[in-house]
Amino acid sequence: MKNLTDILSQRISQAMEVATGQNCPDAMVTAAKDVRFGDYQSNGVMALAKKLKTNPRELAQKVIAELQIDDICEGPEIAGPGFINLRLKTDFLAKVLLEINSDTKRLGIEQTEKKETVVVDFSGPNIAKQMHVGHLRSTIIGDCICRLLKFAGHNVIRQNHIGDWGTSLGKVILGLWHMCMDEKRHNNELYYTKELQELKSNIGNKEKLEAIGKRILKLHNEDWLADFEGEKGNGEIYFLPFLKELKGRKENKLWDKIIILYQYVNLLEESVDGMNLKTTIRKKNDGQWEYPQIPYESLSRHITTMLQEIDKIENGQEKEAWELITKISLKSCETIYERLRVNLTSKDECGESFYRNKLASVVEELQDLKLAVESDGAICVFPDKEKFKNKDGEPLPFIIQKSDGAFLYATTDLAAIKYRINELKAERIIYVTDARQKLHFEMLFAVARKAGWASDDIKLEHVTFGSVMGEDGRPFKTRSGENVKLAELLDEAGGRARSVVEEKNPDLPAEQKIKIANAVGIGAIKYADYSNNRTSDYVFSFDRMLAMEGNTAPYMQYAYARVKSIERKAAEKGIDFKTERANCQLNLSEPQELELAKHLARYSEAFEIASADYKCNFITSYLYELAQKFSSFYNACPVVIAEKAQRPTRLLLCDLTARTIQHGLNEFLGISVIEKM
RNA sequence: GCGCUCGUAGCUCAGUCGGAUAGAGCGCCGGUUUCCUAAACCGGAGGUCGCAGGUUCGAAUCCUGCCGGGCGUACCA
Repeated sequence: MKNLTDILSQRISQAMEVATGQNCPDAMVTAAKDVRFGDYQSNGVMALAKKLKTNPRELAQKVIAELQIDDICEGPEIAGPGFINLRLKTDFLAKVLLEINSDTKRLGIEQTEKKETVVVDFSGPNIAKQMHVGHLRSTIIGDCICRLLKFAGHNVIRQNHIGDWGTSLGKVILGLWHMCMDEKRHNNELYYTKELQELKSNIGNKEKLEAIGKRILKLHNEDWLADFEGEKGNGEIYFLPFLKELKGRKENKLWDKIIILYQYVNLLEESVDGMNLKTTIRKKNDGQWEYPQIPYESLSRHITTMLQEIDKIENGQEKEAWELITKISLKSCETIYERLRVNLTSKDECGESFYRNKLASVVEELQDLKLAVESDGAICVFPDKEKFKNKDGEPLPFIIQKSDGAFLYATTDLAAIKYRINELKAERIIYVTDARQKLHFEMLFAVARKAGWASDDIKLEHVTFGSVMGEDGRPFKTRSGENVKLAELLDEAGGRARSVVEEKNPDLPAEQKIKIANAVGIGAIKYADYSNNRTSDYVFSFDRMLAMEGNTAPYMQYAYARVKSIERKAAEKGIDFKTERANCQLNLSEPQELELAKHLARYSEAFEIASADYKCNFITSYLYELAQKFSSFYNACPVVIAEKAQRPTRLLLCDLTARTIQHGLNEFLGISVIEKM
C-alpha cells in the first residue's frame, strides 16, 4: 500500500493541476512540523505560486476548491503564506492501521517499481590486521544499506573487498618466516616478541636501534642460508614443511601470533630504515637465479613483489603462507561479523587477490585507449586536468602502475568495476568508505566513464561517513595510541550490559542474562553509530550508548520488552489477547492512542527517506519517536485492566508497536530484541 | 596554495534538500509508584544556528567574503 504522504501528495497535486493547468506540480507533503498545524502539511502551493507569479494564498484557495479529500481528512485549512494543513480523520487512520497490521511481512512498506542489481562494496578489512574500530562504520553501515535495498526489492550483491594482496601481506609472510626460524632453529624462545619489546622501548634511540638491527640481520642471514636443499633460499628444510605443519594448528592461537609478528616486522623495518643494512634475496631472471643485495627495510616489499607473481611455481613458499594467513584471518573477521549480526560470509568475499590476473590488462587497455601515459616512471591516467590538481596546481594523476611495476588499489578498483558491471551485471555500485577517500573515488569513477567501462546509465556512488572520535574529541584510540580492537570493544559493551542486567534483574537464569547482555551491548554500539548522521564524526561513549534515557538501543529494547511483559500478564489473567486483537475494531479515543496510531502509520515514510539517501539515522529517529510515544501511551493507558471497549484496541497498538520496533531493529539494523530485560 | 567538509542549547547530536514560534537526549530545577518492568513518565529553564553581506513572500538550509576546526592533494589503502 502507498504511504500517507504519497496518497495526500497525489490528491493535492491533482487539485493543483486542475486549478492551474500545470503538469504534475509537486505538492511537497510532509508530516506537520507542529501538532497545531494538524498531521500533515503541504508546502507546494507557495512554490507553484512563485513560479506562476501569483498570490500564494489565493492559489491555495483555488486548490482547496478542487481538492477531494474528505474521505481522508477534516476540511483542509490554509495557513500563513499558503500552507495547506491536513488533519486525518480518525476512522481513516483506523482503516490504514488495520491494513498495516494485517501486512505482517512488510508493515505497509511497498516494493520498488524499478528493481536494480546493486553491488555494495563494504567492510573490506585488511587480512594482516585485526579488525579495529576503523572498520566498524563501513561494516555496519554497508550492512544496513544492503538490508534496506534488499527489502525495497533490489537484487543486492554484497562484496567484501578484502585487502589480501597488499604490502602488509608481505610483512606477515616475513613474520611467519621469523616464527618458523624461532621454532625450528632457536628453541621456540619467541625471540621476535623480545625484539619487538626492545625495539619499542628504544624508539628514537638511533644507536641502540642500529645495534639491535644488526643483531637481528646477522641471525636472519644465517637462518636464511641454512634453509635450502638444492637451490639456495628455497625453504625446503624449514619454511615449507613448517607452513604445512601450521595448517593443523589451532587457528585463534595462531592468529594471535600473527598479530605480533606483523607488528614485529613493521617496527623492525621502520627502525632500520636508512641504516644501510643489506640482506640477500633470490630472484629469477630469464630462468636463472640471481642473488642481489637489497636494503633490509625493503625485504617485505620484495616479498610483496613475489606475491604478485604467486602463481609461478618458484613462489610456492609465498603462496602457501598467503593461503594460510588468509584463511586464519578471515575466520577471525567472520567471528566479528557474526557477533555484529552483519550478513557477510565467505560467499561475499571478493578481495584484491581475486583481481590479480586482471590488472595487467586494465593498464594495457587504458594505454590502448590513449588514456594512460607514462609520467615520472609511473603509468597514469589524467582524468580531468582542470578538476584534479596537485599542490603545485599541476594535473593530478590517477596512478595505475608504479614505477617498480607494481599495481595499486586504483588498478584493482578499476578491474573490480569492470567485473561488477560485466560479470555481476551491476546497474548501481555503492562504495561504503570513509570520506577521506572521496578524491580517489571521484577519479576512479571519472576514469571508468572515460574508458567507457561504466556507461552513463550505471550509477556509481561513494557513500561516505565520518570518523569515530574519543571523548577527548580526537580520533578514537587506546591510551597507548593504538587502534581499538573491535573484538575488545564488543567484549566491553557486553560486559557493561551484563552488569546492568545483574543489577536490575538478578533472578534471571545465567544463560538468559548472557543473551540479554549481548543483545543490549552490541545493539548499543551499532545503534549509537546508526543514530548519528552518517556523514558527521561522532563521539564514542559507552555511558551514553548504554543509557536507558534517550535515543539508544536499550531504550528501544525496553519498550519492546514492556509489550511482551503486558502479554505475559494478560495471559496470566486468562485473557485470550490474540483473539481479541484479531477481531479488533479500532476505537482510538485517548490522545496517546491517537499519537501512537498516527506514528505507526508512518513507518514506510521513514523507510523511504532512509533508503533514498542511505540515511540509517532516519530509521533510528523513527523508532525512537515510536518508543517515546509508546512509553507515553503505556503510562497513560492501562492495557490489561482496560475496559472491554478499549482493551482490544490497546492490545493491537501494543502488538503493532512491538512488531514495528522488532522489524526496524532486526530487519534493517541487525539489532536483536529481547523478551525480558 | 587549491579542493572537500564541518561550525546549531553547558555537553552529545537531529533538522526529510527554501517553509510557520529551530528540535531531541544528557546535565540542571520541579513533579509522578497500593496499577501491565520507575531501566519509565509529566512539566520547566536554557539558542543572535561561527561572523558579515546578498538572493526572496520566507534562509540553520542557497550564493559571496571572512574567522575557526578536520580531511585530502604522484607512486599507502
